[in-house]
Amino acid sequence: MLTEERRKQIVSIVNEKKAVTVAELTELLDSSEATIRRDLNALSKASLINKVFGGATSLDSSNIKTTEESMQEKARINIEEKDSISKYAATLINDQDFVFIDSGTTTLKLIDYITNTNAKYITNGIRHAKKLIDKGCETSILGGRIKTPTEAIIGPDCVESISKYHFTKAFMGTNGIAIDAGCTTPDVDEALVKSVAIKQAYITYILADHTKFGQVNAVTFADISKCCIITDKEPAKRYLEKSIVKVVSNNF
Amino acid sequence: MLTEERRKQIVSIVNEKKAVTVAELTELLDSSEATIRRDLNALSKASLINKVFGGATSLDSSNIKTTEESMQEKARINIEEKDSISKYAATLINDQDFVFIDSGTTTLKLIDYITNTNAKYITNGIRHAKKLIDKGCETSILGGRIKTPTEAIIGPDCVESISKYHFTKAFMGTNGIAIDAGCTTPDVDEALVKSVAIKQAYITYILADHTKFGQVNAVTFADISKCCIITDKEPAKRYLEKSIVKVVSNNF
DNA sequence: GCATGGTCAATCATAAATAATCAAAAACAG
DNA sequence: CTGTTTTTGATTATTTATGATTGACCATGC
Repeated sequence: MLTEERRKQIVSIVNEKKAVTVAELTELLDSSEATIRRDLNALSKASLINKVFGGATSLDSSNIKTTEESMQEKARINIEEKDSISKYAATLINDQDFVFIDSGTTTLKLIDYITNTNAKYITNGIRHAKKLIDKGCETSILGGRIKTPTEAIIGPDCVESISKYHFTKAFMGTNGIAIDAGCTTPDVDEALVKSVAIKQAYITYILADHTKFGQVNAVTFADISKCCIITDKEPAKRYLEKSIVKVVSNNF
Repeated sequence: MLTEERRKQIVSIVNEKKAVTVAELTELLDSSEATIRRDLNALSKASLINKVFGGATSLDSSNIKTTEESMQEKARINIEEKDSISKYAATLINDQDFVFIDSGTTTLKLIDYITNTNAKYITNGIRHAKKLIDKGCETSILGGRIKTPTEAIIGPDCVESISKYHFTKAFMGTNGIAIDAGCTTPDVDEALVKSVAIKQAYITYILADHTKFGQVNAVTFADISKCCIITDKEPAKRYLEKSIVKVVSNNF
C-alpha cells in the first residue's frame, strides 16, 4: 500500500473512532508498529491528528480534552441533569432566531443538541464558537480579553459590542440562583457581560440544574423575575411565584 | 501506443482507483517503469494527478484548486518550510510587545514556538486564540462573524474593533506575494481585516514560504514595500529591492 | 528496593522507489 | 537516404520506506 494512502486511512480512522491505539492501527492496516508510529508522528506534525501516549485522537475531541481541570471537573457533575436541560433548551430555537449563547459548561452541552442551522448564533465562549462552526451554524463571536480558566470573553470591548446586537433568545449559565440575590456568578467581568447580554435579549433562558438553587455568588447579573429558568427538579414554591420555571424530567 | 493516449489513460485510471502504484500502471499499460515515472512527473506538473512516493493519487480527495483548500489540507503542504519560518518569527516577540496574530495555518504554527508569555496577544483566529490561552498567554480575540472554512473572524464589527488597537508587531499569513499586486488573498472580507490590522501595526511581518512568490489572488491587502517578509528561500532580486526580506535557512 | 509490562525514540539493515544518465529505437524533416 | 529530435527501456547511484532490535522511560505491583 502507498504511504500516502495509508496515512489518509489513518486520518479517516482516527476521525471516525475519535481515539485509536497503535496496536489497533497495526492490525487494521497490516503494518508494523514502527511504521504506524512514524505515520502518527508525520500526521501529528502536519496537525492532522493529535498524537497521545499509546495512540492518537482526532483533533475535535482533543480540543475538548485540553480543557483545564476546573472545567473538566465541573462538567462531570450532574451530567444527567445537564443533559436533559440542554436537550430541552435546544428545542426552543426556531428559524430566524438570533441566539446568544453564554460561555459555560451547560451551554456548551446545549450546542450538542442544537439542530437548527437556520438560526444565527453569537457567543462569548471560544469553545462554543468552534463547536457551532463545526455544526455548520452561522456563528459570530464577541471580541475582548479571554479570561482563564473559563475561557470566556470579557472586558469593555465585549460589553460595547454586545450593545449593538438585539437577540431574540439568550441562553445563560449561572453559578447560583436565589430569591433576592437573583442569578449570581463569582466573576465581576463575566457578570457584566452576562447582564448586558440579557438586556439585549427579548427572552432570556437560564439553564440551571437543581443544585444551583439557593446558591449565592459574588455578583448578581440578573433578576430572576425577568428570566425563564430551565431546570431538572421542581424548586421551592417561592421561586415559582417570582419567575417562570420550566422543569424538565430527567429522561426527556 | 501514443504518449498522449497513454497519459490520458493514466489520468482515468488514477481518478477511478483514487490511488495506484507505479507497478500496477506498468502492468496495465505494458510499459517500463521509467516511462510511467516520466508520465507521472509530467501529469503531476500539469496538476492532473497527485504524485506520491510509490505511485499516484487522484486530486479530488486531496486538494480542490477551485475553492480555497480547507485548513486541514493546507496544513500538510511545505511543513518543513513553515516550521522554520514560524520558529524564527517567534523569536521576534519581546516582552511588552502587543502582538497581532492573523488567522491562517502558518501563523497557527507560529504559536507553537512562542515562548514569551509577557507579551500581550490579539488574534482573529478561533484556534489561534485557544492555542494562545493554552500556552498561558494573555490573549484577546476580535469579535465578528466567523468565516468557514478558514475559521477566521471577519466583518464590520471586527474591522471597527481592530481600529481601536495599536500593535507593536503584526504577524500575517498570505496566499500570494507579487511585485505589483503585493500581498493577496482570495477573500474580500479577510483582506479588509488584514489591511486594517497592518495599518494599526508598527511593524508587519509577512510569513510566506517560497511557493507564495509570484502568486496573485483576488484581493490585495498590503503593499510589499511596507512589510517585512519572512521566507525560506531567497526570492527573485526584484523582491529584495522593493521590500525587506529575511530568509530563514531550512534547518534553523 | 526490584522486577514487570507497556510505550516510545533511536538505530540499523533491508527492500523498494526514485532521479539521473546513457544508448537504442522510432518518428520526422530536409 | 541522412541527420536530428523524441521517446523509450536499461542501468546506475541515491533517496526513501520499512521492520526488527535496542535501550530508555514510566507507571504498576511485588
